[in-house]
Amino acid sequence: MKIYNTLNTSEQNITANDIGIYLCGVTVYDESHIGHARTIIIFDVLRRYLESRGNQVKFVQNFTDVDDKIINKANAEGLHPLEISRKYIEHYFEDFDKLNIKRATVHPKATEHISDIINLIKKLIDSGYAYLSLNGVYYSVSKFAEYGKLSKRKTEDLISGARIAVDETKNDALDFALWKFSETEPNWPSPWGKGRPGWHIECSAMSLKYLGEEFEIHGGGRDLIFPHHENEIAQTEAVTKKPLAKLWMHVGMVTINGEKMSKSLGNIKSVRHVLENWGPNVIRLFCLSGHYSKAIDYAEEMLKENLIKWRQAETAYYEMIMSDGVGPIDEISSIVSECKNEFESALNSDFNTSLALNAFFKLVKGINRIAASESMTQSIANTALPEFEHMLDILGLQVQKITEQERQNITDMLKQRETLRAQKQYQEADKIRDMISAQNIVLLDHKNKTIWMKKEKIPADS
RNA sequence: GGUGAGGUGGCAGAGCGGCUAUGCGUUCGCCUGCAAAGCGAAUCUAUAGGGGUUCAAAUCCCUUCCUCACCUCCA
Repeated sequence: MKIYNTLNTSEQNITANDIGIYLCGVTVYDESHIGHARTIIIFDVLRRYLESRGNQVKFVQNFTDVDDKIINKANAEGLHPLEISRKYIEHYFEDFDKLNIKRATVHPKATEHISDIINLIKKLIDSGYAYLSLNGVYYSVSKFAEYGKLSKRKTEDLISGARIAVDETKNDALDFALWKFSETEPNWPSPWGKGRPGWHIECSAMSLKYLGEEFEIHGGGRDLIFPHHENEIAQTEAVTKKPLAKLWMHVGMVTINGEKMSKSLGNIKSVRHVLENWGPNVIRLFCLSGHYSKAIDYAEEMLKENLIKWRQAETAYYEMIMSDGVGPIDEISSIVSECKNEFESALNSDFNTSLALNAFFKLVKGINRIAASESMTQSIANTALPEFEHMLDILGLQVQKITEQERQNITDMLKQRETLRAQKQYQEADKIRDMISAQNIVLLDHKNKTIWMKKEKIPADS
């Protein structure tokens, strides 16, 4: 499997069996939005895919739970900063569990790793990469010769293009804070004085702790390349003298009307809000619909398109599980193997989920075409269903499960309806159909049987 | 100003030297007692503009224009 590495600007093979992945998570001061969701969904599918190939994946995703924005919000709401972060971590899990994101192996928080952070800063000071100043401890960018290697920036360009006022307490305009002195909470004692960690250092400390000095994949949104990931490299590699991660993978932005979706622009669509209207499967499909490295534009129209596709996938599923009889499987066998190959080779070539989705829906179409021609059998279903479910699982999509009680209940009603239809008592038969559909069950009449489908309730679909 | 990524049919989105995906949409059918769902066919020959290289270019080179992202917190 090959993935584009931001560091070498070329595709790189993933050969290891044990794969450590560090994904930069969210700063918990507000609701997560679709932009966060896209990055997290991409990495969720990547992880699922690697696991399905038999790789041992250790997935680490942090929460930044100490930060100026959290403190500002806390002040504005009259709460303790840690109450703010705790609240939004809870919301995070509520939302992303609904989105069917697998929990990371570890979800470390900055505030729970203060001693690891302090130890790392100590090492940086001891080795001359960091210095004590009036407002805190700073990293000396000029000491790290390779600074800029990830974002392809030259330090001269950075200085000339700097948009912020130079802080006179720093030795150099590019130096960044490892530890910020603060007398107010949240703060922790340190050898240099009370304060809190800078933003970047937590990821260095926590990736070192959980994944070691060198691991396979480090990722996040494109907007993290500079300065966040550049600074992580500077911090970690100054100490370890080894490449932090073998591969850097960055996910494109979600835009809305062509502009980046971000809290500071105030144009966000929260995961919570979009989930309420469209449900998890449509969101996942939407976020996977383009190549991960490119921007995607949020539009209701696109969600609608993915909703239609999702309905087709659901139909295919029910056609299979409601099938019976035996028959030849040659046609479906070749469709299945073709789609399986396309699906895998799409993901293997720089994780092209757009093409993988094409392969998945080709399978869906194949199944529905057979069903529409009244030739679906259990033999066919047995051939196609395992691969269908395998893809569904990698994509993290979930069809509604039928309970035994529902099965019994619907089967009984269907029998009555069949009797009435046979007697051409259509009005009575339709009443039963209405009762069934009130339970969110859709009927599909075939020539010799009726199948029923428990489709996902999606408010936007009405 | 610097750096990076892009500009493909009505929309989305692959392809990244030859065989001109795919999906959605639209139109017309089929199926049905009627629906719903689904299926089929048709439709659209697109590759920002201008040069070039080549027998052959969305695909390579040059150039112009445009968009977005990053250079401040950001997934």
